[in-house]
Amino acid sequence: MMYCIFMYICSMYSKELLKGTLSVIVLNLLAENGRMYGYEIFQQVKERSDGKILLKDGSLYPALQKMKKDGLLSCEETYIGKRIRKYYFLTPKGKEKKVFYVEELKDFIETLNKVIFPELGTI
Amino acid sequence: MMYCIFMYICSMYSKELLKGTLSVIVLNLLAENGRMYGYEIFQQVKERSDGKILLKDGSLYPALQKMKKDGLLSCEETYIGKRIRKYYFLTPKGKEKKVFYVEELKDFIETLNKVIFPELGTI
DNA sequence: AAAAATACATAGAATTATGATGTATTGTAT
DNA sequence: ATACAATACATCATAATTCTATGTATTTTT
Repeated sequence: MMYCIFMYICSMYSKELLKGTLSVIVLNLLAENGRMYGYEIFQQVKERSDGKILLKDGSLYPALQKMKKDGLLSCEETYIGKRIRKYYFLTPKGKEKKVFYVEELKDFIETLNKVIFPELGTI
Repeated sequence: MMYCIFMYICSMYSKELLKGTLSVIVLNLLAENGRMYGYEIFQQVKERSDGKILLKDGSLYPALQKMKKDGLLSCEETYIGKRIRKYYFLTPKGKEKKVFYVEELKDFIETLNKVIFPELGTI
């Protein structure tokens, strides 16, 4: 009885830092790529972050389901051989929210920089 | 029976974005200023963020207490007239943690930029 | 005299990622 | 061929942290 262990290697960051950013990350990736399935999202985030952000499946799948429930995502199931694959893509509402969340995050990061590194001036 | 209402005006950001950053903000400010009391921290964060981050007292005071409990902060009580004021300052352990947390946050923000705005290249 | 600002506090609720657990298929190296 | 790693989904209790809603009380400003 073998179950996947590699996904449990922690991302190098304190768990709380990711809070509030997971959905932005996902919405943004979907906006770029059109349609993606869960595992693909995991891989792309890993790749782009140089292995520093490793989404946990216990976080990612529930997050996808919640965003679907909230009307931000739609989903199409396909089979690759016998293996199921659920492709997610943004709804119109999801596209709106994506823009809003990304702007918000951008602004927040700028503000955070001002608060923590004020000596750097506005970047 | 008048109780302070202005502190409850929300920071403009989704509540979750601040998670994980509150303690970094506080530790960093204390490292810069030596000793500060809660309300002073609230004001300085408000000022530096142009009013965009308004720490809630229900968040700040428990956070200060927790950091004290964790050995990151020490505290000295003084009276200004009849009004109590609790000055907090970093312990040696707190100074270490401050460096670590700030580095971690810096790196996380960089990584987040790579994941969400990869077209910008490394900043 | 009233209102706003200063200064602290606590407790229950809400949010959300995590850890632990589970099933099952497919590709690869020995 | 057979173990192992990787692919692909899922659920649920727990932990961690901030928020909301309260509360007390003093000082300054209008």
